[in-house]
Amino acid sequence: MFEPTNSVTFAKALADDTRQKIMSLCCCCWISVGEIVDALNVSQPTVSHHLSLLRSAGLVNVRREGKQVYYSLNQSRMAAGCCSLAETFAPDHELTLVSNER
Amino acid sequence: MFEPTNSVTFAKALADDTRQKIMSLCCCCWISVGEIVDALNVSQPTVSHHLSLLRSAGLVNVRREGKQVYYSLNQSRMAAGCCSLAETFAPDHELTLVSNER
DNA sequence: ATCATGTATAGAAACATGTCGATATACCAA
DNA sequence: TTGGTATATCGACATGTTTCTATACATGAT
Repeated sequence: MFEPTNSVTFAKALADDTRQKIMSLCCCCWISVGEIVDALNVSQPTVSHHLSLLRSAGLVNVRREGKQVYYSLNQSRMAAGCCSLAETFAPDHELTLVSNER
Repeated sequence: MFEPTNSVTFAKALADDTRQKIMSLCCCCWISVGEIVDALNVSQPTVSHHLSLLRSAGLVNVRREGKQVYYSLNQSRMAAGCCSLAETFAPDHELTLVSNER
């Protein structure tokens, strides 16, 4: 359905502090852009920019509800990306992935 | 002994194509700087620069042997970094790490 | 000590990224 | 339709990153 995110793109998406903060905020829930802006000390366009990048990397789910747009982190993609990195760069370690999602 | 690499530093270290190629080359063996240069289409200083960055991130082991300097990827650090990212950003997935190292 | 070889560092240029204010777009309410 | 609010995009600017050439440093051989 979606192409798997390549490992450089994946790493680039994680390679910024503001972005990791945004990812934490939307990791386990749906959160609107405005709520993210309120939680961080950056402008709304900056947040939108980072969300756009995360969208391109396929790392967030998006849902519009009226005027607001809600984002949530795509944990499956995250887990897959981490596993893929580990398989490539730590092949002597075994990483077993168990999904606890409903 | 070493501080754990923080997750932004870790991601930044992986966020470049040349660096990932270098990491692949030294993932499972000791390889000299010259051999890395020969394997890639970049200058020797560029390779040294990337190795320096990987060193700062604690992701490579270094050993000098005569005039040559050998590098190998620190797979434990890699595995730990990947696990840490997964725990933070995919908490609903369970990532079990099994070391197969001798 | 001098020289050749391998690697690291310095400095500069090109390019990419993060941030912002201004503005466009989307949606809802009146 | 008009106005207000939420988000996205645009353009500019500052900062960071990647790469190079030139050069310094380290090692071993002569």
